[in-house]
Amino acid sequence: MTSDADKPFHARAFETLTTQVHREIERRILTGEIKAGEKIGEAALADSLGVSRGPVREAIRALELAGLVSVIANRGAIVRSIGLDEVVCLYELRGAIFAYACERVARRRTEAMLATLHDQVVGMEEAVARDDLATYYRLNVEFHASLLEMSGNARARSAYEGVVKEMHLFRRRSLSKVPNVDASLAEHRDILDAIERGDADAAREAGRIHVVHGCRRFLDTLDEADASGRRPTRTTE
Amino acid sequence: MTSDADKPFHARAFETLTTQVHREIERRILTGEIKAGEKIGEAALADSLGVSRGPVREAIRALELAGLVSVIANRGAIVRSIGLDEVVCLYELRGAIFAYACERVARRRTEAMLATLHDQVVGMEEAVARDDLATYYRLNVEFHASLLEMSGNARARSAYEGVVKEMHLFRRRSLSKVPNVDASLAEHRDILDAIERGDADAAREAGRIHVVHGCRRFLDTLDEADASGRRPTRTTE
DNA sequence: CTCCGGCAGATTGTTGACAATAAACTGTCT
DNA sequence: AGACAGTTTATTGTCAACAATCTGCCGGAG
Repeated sequence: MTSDADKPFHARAFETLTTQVHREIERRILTGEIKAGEKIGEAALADSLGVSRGPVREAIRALELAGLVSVIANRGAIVRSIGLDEVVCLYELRGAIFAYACERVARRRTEAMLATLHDQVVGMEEAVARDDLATYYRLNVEFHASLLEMSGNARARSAYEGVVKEMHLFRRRSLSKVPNVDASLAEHRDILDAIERGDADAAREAGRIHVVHGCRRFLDTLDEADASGRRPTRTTE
Repeated sequence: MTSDADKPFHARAFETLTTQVHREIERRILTGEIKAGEKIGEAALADSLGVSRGPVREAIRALELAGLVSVIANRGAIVRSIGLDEVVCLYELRGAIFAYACERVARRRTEAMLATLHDQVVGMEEAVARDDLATYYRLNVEFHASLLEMSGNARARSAYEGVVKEMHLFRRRSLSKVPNVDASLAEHRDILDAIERGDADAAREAGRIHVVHGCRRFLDTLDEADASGRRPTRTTE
């Protein structure tokens, strides 16, 4: 593991080894460096990171609670693999939380918030107009994160982030390949409009609709890929 | 800690020490045996449970992720104490998840589900009619748990349970002292009706309203207590 | 009298070794 | 040959010791 000396010093000593190991394993899982279903040996990982098994154990337990790995007592841990039905469940749960966040922002909005959200929405529209998908994706993530942040409900925010991370376990066919970007842009506008009006009910509904449609678009890309030959490997758990 | 021999044997060896310790500490926290803000020393707890510090550490880390304790690196863990604003946040998040669960049950309902829910609702009404509050509370918890279970979204269920547990950290004035039980009963009816009709939108809205009103009722009891002299100790975090 | 630096005690973070459990292998018997 | 029992090996669960960090106290300087 990286020594303390080669990190920015404001990060030193505030982080425990467990935290660093946790982040590192999480990174490897989310980037696909460790593939779904793969076994995670404590000793091997500890060696590979240059630490002892203690911190690795704690990190693995934490990742289990986050839903990223599943561990069976006395038999070790494997990277969790989730099926299509589970992704849909996660999508829906995420939608429920997101809709609530939109509602809260509509109630708590300040000028600064509206300015930030406005910039993000406009930025996405412009990015799409010039076919700059990378920027669009970045702003899209930022937009959702901003809303959760602005909701002022820290627990909702962390729950949301946990669900999003868990969704990344589904990584045949990228989650970031979204079709029908125009519809998505319009929905962002709807959310922003409702929030600007301070219409909490409309904001909640717009947020809900956005994720419901997002899920549908996501499923459509799967069907397309299905039809075009490379069918996703069904995980029959 | 209790030895393996004095547990029902189907539980033996499927549980690790960490799991048992986790449950025990959680119990002590939720029952108020360890009060909010109290320090949790690893060594002391390990001694008290007859295990070494390893399992205790892992359990504490898990409880931190559940939001029941907060730990600062190198300084130990304390039972988290949450303020009124945080309880409201938790209530709202719980409401968002619950509303979604109601929606899903409305879509997936079977005869068996409807029968169970119907029995629970009727049971609550009868219990209230004969002033049997204990039964009412039990059925009330069961009713909500059933809905989450029937939603078929395991992640939503565990998220819901986590939020509910966290709410128990707020334990000045019991959470189970609910006024205006009649309104609550009527809302349960609304939820059940919508689910029976298969009206997903109505079910979601009924579920949302139920928790929103529940939160309001909860706040009312606090105001009452406030007015009647014993004001809750404001946690100024 | 207050503030600062440093020492002592206690608590946490980390490690390596030991015990217990599950998987893999081998040899035997039918 | 196939199946089963006993053994071997690898991996996890637990423990106790070691190192690092923090808290509280004490004394001295300003």
